[in-house]
Amino acid sequence: MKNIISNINKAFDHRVRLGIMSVLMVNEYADFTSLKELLGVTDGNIASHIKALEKVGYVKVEKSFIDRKPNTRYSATKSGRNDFQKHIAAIENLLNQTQSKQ
Amino acid sequence: MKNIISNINKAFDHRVRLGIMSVLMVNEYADFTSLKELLGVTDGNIASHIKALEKVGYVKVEKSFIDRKPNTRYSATKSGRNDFQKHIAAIENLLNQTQSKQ
DNA sequence: TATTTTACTTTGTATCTCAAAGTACTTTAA
DNA sequence: TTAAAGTACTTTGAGATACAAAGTAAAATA
Repeated sequence: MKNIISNINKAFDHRVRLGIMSVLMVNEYADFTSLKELLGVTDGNIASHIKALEKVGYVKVEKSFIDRKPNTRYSATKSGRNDFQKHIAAIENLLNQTQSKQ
Repeated sequence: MKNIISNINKAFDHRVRLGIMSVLMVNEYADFTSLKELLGVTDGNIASHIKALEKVGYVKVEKSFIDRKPNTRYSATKSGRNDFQKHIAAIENLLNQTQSKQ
């Protein structure tokens, strides 16, 4: 390991994206509005964070119609789940190091 | 609590600043070069992150001369330590929620 | 005395974040 | 049946942030 933060994943390095992933680890699927409300951010804001996670292949978007109404649901991909676990471990390492030496 | 990420502190919401604080929790003091090397970032980059933490009162800068050479050392303030602990707790809450429900 | 190194600071661009406005419907009300 | 309001996003653009390169000044080294 080059340095103490090298295992921290840039893609998850924002509280909104951390929140999105946390929700998608717990729930198989989540829709736009649920994510927005759970995290307390605006439409445009959550959309851009979802898009960022989609771009790196961590979140999958499925669009369909329910009762002729458009429905979009989001889920975490396999690699999203994997890399998020690693990210958590990296943060915990960093913090454990911190706390144990106090 | 309004939403699941409301206790996550924006000031610490970047891996470099997370790293700086972790180092300063463990070590009473750290100098510019140590921080830079531990975190593997460029001069300008670490300088701006330190400045951001200084601006919100979480990091204190002390400049002095040792053997007529300028020496700058950084330390975490009381509120920096306090708020960092809270931030850690907030992240852990978010992640525990995640992990326990899987 | 010249050159290199150390320890930062300044600067400018590139990237990111965010909310407001826009779009494309569906639902409700008149 | 047409207008107004609501829902579920997407687009846009400005402001904030991150970053590396270049700059500076003093000290060490040759």
